[in-house]
Amino acid sequence: MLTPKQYKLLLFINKTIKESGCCPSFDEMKDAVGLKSKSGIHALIEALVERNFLRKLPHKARALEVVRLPKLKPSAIIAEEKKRDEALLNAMVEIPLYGKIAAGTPIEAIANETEQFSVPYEMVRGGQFYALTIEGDSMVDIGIMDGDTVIIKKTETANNGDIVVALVDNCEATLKQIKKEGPEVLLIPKNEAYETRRLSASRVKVQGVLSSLFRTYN
Amino acid sequence: MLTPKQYKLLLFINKTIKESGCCPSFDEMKDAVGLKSKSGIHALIEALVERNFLRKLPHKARALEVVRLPKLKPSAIIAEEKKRDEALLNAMVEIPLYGKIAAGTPIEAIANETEQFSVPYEMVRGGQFYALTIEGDSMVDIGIMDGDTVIIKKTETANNGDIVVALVDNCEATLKQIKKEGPEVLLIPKNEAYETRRLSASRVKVQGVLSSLFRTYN
DNA sequence: GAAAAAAAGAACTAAAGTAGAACAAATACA
DNA sequence: TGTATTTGTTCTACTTTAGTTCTTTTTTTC
Repeated sequence: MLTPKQYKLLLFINKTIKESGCCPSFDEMKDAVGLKSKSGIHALIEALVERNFLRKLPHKARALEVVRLPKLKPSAIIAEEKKRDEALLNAMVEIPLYGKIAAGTPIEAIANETEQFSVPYEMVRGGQFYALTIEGDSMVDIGIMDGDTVIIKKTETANNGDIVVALVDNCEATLKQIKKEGPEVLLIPKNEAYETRRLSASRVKVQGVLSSLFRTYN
Repeated sequence: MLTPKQYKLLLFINKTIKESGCCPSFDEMKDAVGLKSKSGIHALIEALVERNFLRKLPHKARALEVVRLPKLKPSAIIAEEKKRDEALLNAMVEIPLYGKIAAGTPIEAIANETEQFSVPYEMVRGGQFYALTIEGDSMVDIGIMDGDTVIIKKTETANNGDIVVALVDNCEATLKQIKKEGPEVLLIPKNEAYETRRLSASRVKVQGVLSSLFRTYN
């Protein structure tokens, strides 16, 4: 069919003829489509003539005629389809469910699991997310219970106080509150029965921050 | 009959021309049909030209024309659409969000609120459900925190030990664990700071049982 | 597990777009 | 009529974008 420039020029010619009754000059056209030289207009017009969208009288000034225009779908229909597609997109997305956390396996190691977890799109907008199943009771004081599913937003940085997935020594992943103290990092459980761990920052890698939580009863 | 890729590409070309007025480039096409190289597009287009679905000006850029569209969809496409439709159906449903619980208002009284809460379909299969926002800390020991959203399955009966929405004296709704003791009913909070209430069964109406829980951080 | 088909990738060629200048034809008008 | 002006055409040179062709790799299929 047409290239974008050709289409733009064709529309301009058509519009000008319709509105003012006469054909635009090459200079007007070059301004309209944003060129600095009218040689380009000449080439575009030749292409449009070849494709039978324009007819012209050679060596006549302002002697172009629009033969036809590409027939477009009504924009209302396009908008409707777009809206429907968006609604579809917004509905649900699947994120990988990487397995259990607070056990001694790094997340990367089980990243090949194929299980998926469905979440509303709004919950995982703007970022990469994954799901984990909570194992253990080290965070019960803030309502994160054994068996809960948490949605984690992938990131390697976290703010003080965030609940993060922390990988320690490249082998053990846990969900804890993080606090940075100079060269050290505190991993704080939310259960009085557990103790805060103080580690050198180099041993701890953040793999994501807690974004939301799901629980199913029965 | 067209192959799925051919079909998909033909529809994309048609859609692009109809919507934007100009023909897509090979690179745009390869993205649209999910190929990483445009050599594949070339092969597909040759096949479509040969089968007389497309016409092209050879060695011209963006110079394709759709001759006709197939009336039959490749079965692979049909299957794909079916799967997508199913996924969509299973995707999400909206349930009414009736407001806050553990405050003194019965749920029925605010049932006319229009707010909706989206949940994965699997979570609300087989029954009528509604959502509530938790207010207060009477259930923190089992991880139900202030601000959490709980999904309640509508029912008027509950088993001993269920977490239920209980309407007391037709005016106060709370989320508590229920236990029946002969003519009486126990409403048990899950926080040592609160006391269990013992009421005659006639004063307590079950309005649903806890089905799942959502929480969002940040 | 080999043959066939599909896809990826690189290399190459062609076309489109950009710009500037020179020039020629048409038009305007003194 | 002749000349100035407008307008369109042609040319060159270059950059970017697009299409083609080939080989290699991967995937599918039997």
